[in-house]
Amino acid sequence: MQTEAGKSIQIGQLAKNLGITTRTIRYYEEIGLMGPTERLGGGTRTYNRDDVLRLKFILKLKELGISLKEMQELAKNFDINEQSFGTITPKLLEILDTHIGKIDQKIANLASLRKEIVDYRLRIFDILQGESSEVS
Amino acid sequence: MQTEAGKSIQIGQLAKNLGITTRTIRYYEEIGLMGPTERLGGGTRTYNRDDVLRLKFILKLKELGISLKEMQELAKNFDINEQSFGTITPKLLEILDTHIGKIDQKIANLASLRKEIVDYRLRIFDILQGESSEVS
DNA sequence: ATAATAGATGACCTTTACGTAATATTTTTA
DNA sequence: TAAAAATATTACGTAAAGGTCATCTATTAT
Repeated sequence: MQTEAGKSIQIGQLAKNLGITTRTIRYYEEIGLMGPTERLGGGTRTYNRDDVLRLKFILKLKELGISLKEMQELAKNFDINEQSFGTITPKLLEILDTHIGKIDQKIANLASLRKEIVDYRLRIFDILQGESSEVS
Repeated sequence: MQTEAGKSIQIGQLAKNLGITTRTIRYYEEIGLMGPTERLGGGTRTYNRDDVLRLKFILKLKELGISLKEMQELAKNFDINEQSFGTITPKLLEILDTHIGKIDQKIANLASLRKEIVDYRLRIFDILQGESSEVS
């Protein structure tokens, strides 16, 4: 435990905080999404505020359905051009836009399919009603 | 080749028509989504109009992001209660609704994230502008 | 000091939705 | 009818995103 202000945090605590497993965090480092963090003397990983933010960002993107591979693309564009926020942002926007497009498309399809099915069910319902009452 | 009207079709042609592979069709049969179709003398599968419609339906659901497992759930509810359209339809609607809900959520998140990022980029842009012109 | 945790590493396992041979028949075309 | 193309079956391979040991070392609690 650190004596000073809780600047850095260990992997177990971090995982617990974010509701994921340590394996996941190490995996993200393994595939280069997290970049090597600092270690304690014995080799124990420590995560500072920036590391935590980065991980949170990854989780946020993941939640939105962006694959780890796509994030690596982002990271690539980010790493090659270190300080170019002007470069990573458009790339991110591009990926996001692509996703939004796909999702909008899906929504439209879903809405349409749902309508079809509701109509279908109504027709069947009507037919069954007609059969049992035999009015017309 | 059949002498009568092109009632049934073989797997290769069907795959070509739908832009998928024969493997995919056989796989759907393998996991029970397609149910065994009729065969020619030698064992060659043939697909009639209903089979084709069923496959198209599967592809449509898949396109909407519904997993094959979820479709199996649907099929289960369908098979247990053979003629109960009244049973399968609500189940399908339920699955669709769940999907729509998730997708709506994602859209909202994406929209929000995109806004954040656009704003972020604007701020950076402004700062860079401010630095170079040094007006105020 | 010593047991009990927590963390590190390495390696094999899992699921989904097929891809890709390999081999044997069948069907179609020449 | 012989050669070519399509099918069937079996079975192993693949990518994604971690899960699950097993073994070791480091840290923490008693």
